[in-house]
Parts: sequence; C-alpha cells; structure tokens
Amino acid sequence: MPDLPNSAIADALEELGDLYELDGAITYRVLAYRAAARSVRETSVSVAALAREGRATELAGVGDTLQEKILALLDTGTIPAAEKLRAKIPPGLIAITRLPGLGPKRARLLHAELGIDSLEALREAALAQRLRTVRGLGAKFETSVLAALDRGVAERPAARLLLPSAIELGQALAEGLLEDAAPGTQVMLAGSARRMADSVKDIDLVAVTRAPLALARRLGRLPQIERAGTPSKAGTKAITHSGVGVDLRIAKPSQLGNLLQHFTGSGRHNAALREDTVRRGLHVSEYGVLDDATGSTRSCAREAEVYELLDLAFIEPELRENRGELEAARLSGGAGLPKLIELDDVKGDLHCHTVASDGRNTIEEMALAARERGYEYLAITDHSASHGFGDDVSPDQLRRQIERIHEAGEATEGIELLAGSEVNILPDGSLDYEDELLARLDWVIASVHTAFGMSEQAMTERMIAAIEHPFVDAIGHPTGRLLERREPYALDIQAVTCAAARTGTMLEINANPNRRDLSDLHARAAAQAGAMIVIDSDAHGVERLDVMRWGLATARRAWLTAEHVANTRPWKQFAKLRKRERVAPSASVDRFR
DNA sequence: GCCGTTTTCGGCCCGACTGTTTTCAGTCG
Repeated sequence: MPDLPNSAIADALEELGDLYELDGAITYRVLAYRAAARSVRETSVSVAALAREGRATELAGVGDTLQEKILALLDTGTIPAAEKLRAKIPPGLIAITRLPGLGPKRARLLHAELGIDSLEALREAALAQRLRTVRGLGAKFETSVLAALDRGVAERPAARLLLPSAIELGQALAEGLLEDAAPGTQVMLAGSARRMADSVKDIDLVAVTRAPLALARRLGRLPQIERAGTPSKAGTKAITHSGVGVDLRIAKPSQLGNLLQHFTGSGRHNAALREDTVRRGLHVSEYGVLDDATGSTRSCAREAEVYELLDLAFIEPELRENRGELEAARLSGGAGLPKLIELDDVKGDLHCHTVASDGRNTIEEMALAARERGYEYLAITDHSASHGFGDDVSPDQLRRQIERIHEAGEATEGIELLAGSEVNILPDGSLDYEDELLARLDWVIASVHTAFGMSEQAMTERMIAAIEHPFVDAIGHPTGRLLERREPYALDIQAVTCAAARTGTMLEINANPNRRDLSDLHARAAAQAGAMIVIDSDAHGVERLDVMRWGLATARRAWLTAEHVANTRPWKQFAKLRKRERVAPSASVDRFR
C-alpha cells in the first residue's frame, strides 16, 4: 500500500491542532501543530519516507513528538491523541469555528453552556435567541451568526480572486481614490497581490495623504464598493459588489515604510520576523521599530529602511512567505537571497498556438507580436494529432505547418521561429506522432490533455515515459491544475523532477494565470533538483503573449534566477540546450532507457 | 509542541476591531 501523501499527513496534523485548541490547550501547542502541518504540506519530498527514516525532524517545526505521531499515523492510520480527543469533542465544533467571530473559546463556551455541537444546533439556538443568555454574547452576535450561516461560509471556502483580477481591481480602486485627492496623495497595493500570489482573498491598499479622513470616506463612494465601514484617519474597510473585501490603511509619511512592510505580509513572514528580532530586543510593528535598549521607536518612510534597521538584506515581496527568506537575508549582504529573474531577462517564448489548431492568429502575426515584445525566438506549438474539439493537427497537416513556419521564419527579420508542437502524452506515455515526424521538429513540448483520473503511480509512469522520450524537449503545464477550478492530477512530482533533471528535459512554468503550473513550490524544488525551467505564455492569440508576467511572478516566488530558466538565454545558447542538441541523434533512442 | 547569541527550561509577534462591558476577552490578519 502506498504511503500517505504529504497533504494527508498535513490534514491530520491540522485536525489534531484544531482538536487541541477546542480542548483548551495552550495556544503555542496549537500553533506548533499548524506550523508543522504547513511545513509538511509545502515539502517537496515524501514526509512519510522521511518519517520512516526518523528524519521528519529535519523539517522546520517538527520535533521528536510529531515525528512519533506521524509514524503512528503511517503505521496504524490514526494518531492515538486524536482518537482520544475525538471521543471527547463533537466533530461539529470544528465546523463552528469556521464562522467569523467564532473561535475555539466561544465554541467551547456554547458547547458547555447550551450543548451546541453542530451548525444546525447553533442555528436553532440563535433563532430561539438563546445565544444571548451566555455571558459575553448578545443580540448582535446572534444576528451575525445567523447571517454567516445563511451565507454558507462554514460549508464552502470563500471565493478567491485570481491575481490578474486582483491587481486590476486594486489599480481601479487606487485610481478612484486618487481622483480629487489632496496633492501628494499616494495609494499602493499591498498584501498577497503585491506578493504576486496565485490568488488573493482581499485587496489591501496603503496610502499617504494630507487629508486622511476624506480619503477614507472616498473609498465608500467608489462605484465598485457595495458597503464600507466607519471611515477614520487610519483608513477603513469595505466590500465590493462582487463580495471582495477591501482594506485601506493610511500612514503618516514618516511611517509609510513600516505600514507597507506590515501590510504586505505575509502574516507568517511578519510573525517570524518579529520573533527573530525580539531576541535582539527590537519590537517591529506597523508604526516603527521599538528598541528596548533606548526605549525609543524609530519609524521608516521607506520600506527598505525597515529591513536595514533590522540588519537584514532587502527581501523582495514575492519571497515573504517564511520559506527561508529570513535566514537568507541574515547572511552578510543577503548572500543567501537570489537575484530574482525579471521580465526583461526572457529572450523567447516556447509555447504558443495559431489558427492551425485553437489559436486566433496566424504564424506571421504571432511572430511579429513576439518580436515587438523584444523576443529573439518563438516556438509555434499547435496541438497534435489526437487533440479533440476539432483542433487536431494531422501528421500531414503538421508537415505542411513545419514548412509554413520555416517560410515565415525566413520572411521575418529579427526573430527565430521554431517549428514545434504541443504533443499529447497518451495514457500509456507514448506520443501521438511518429518519431520520424517528431525528429523533423525544432522543438517538442509534451503535455497531458486527457485521462486525468489515473492513479498517481500510473500518471507518474506516463509522465516519466514522455520525459525519457528522446524528442521531448519540455513538459507543458506539468500538473494540469486550474487555479480555483481543478486540482492537479495525482503525480509524484519529485520523481518527475528527478527524471527531468536526469534526462535534460525542461519543465514548464505555464504562465497562463489560470494555471501557473508548475506552482511556485514545485518550480523551486525542480530547480533545486537540477531540472531546467522554461517559462511559456501558452498564448492562443497575440495579446496573450503578455501573460508571461504571471509566469515570471511564479518563477520569482520560486526563488528562481535567470540562470535557472532556459529561455533567458540568447537564441544561440538556448538552441544548444535543447535535448536533441545535447544528445547525438543516432544514440538518442536508447539514451535514457 | 518547538527551540537555542535565553541550549534541555522558559520563553514563544503585534496591534486593530467588535461587542460586550464599565475594563476586557475573543477574534482576526
């Protein structure tokens, strides 16, 4: 029987943390379980395998106790401590703590005083106005509980906004705030949108202005806003018509750097930053840095000053996730921090579609658009022979397409056009063109577009078979996820990454903002394992070449430098990196078997 | 429960907001 995946171990630790919290354990024990759960979830190697070797303690936040509990989970399918707590705490209480304003203490209180053990019981008690009989709770609490239950917030997670929509909304709000604002007013996007996360829960704005109250009032009057809280000089909160929370915070100019740093987060980055600096007698808040030695607080107008003051190298927002950036920034001169890749580093795009399959533009139009964006090369990679929806390209059509691409390439100055294909990886791991035809192509990117429901083992074997194919240069959108819509297919990403590194097959960061696949964590692990990364737009029209920026965002969140990414190389260097160039053609078929 | 320029014990980030209270607990980010 296969070992539990990291996600299942993390779920078990999180549940145990929730149970301990409802049982009244001290906060730090609960936090320890949650920190360990995150560590397990974000690890790219198998935690089950680590635990069996007694090495789970190598993970941040996992000590001897949790090492033992993970082993028990693997051996018996459960953790004894969790069994004991489950017998004591009704499962409905965990669901109750998902409601806003209802944490573990109030859930415990409601259970002890009113016997409430489920969302249904909570609703009945609220309707009967029994909640207000509990000391510390009142009529407003009853109303807000019923409203939350009616919105169904306990059953389904709140909708998240994908990054492009979040940035667009944030910019629109900022522009709206700046109209008629006092001279010198600035509004900046902070929060997870500034960190370029895949998706965001709400929009965080930081502003400086001579007229703070007027600015806070103005937010409530913007056309996007449905309702806003009480405005104050410190800012206000609001909800858009589409239900997105907006948080506006206004700083004094002398404290802008502190507030921007605080409000950019992540919460975990900030918590770890403060824990670290408090040992040196410094206390960081959104207002400044309090020094125990002098008893005075120093504020920072610029964000970079905050890190300087703490003897840390500047940490780019994309890295502020408490994934090792503080340790790296502590080294002298920030020697441990990468020089992150930038959009200008990208010299070519290796994945796009034309009217030959499901694209909207011709080869020539795509080529000119790529040249306008400063690229030196572009691979035309239409779908392959077995692709559905009437977008398939038969072998004969591909032969003609190769000629057309080469003709267009010769006719177009200033850009190298590669005759490529996005070839389907069939369920058995084979490709849907013959080797003879694949050999004629300049570039082959292989992707899974069918049979997503396979077991992890079968899908991994399927993927590795494609990676070992001598004519496959890269794997497209390797996990198949669609953000907020479709989970990745089951895949042993560590095995895939190792195979890619071993064979010189590139792994794609698909820049489509609905995909961003590889994810930041997977891309970081892949690069660490020595696999080469390629960032592609997967554009289906000329304007979609611009989605490259979202792929860059993922690459930066993955700590990647230009060196890690193949298509930052000029054409002559990139050409030599293709697997077909690295391997003698005559020997290639058996090269990786 | 974790962890070490406080190293096997005794700490463990910081402040705002809300609703309920007359000084604060609980929740949230």
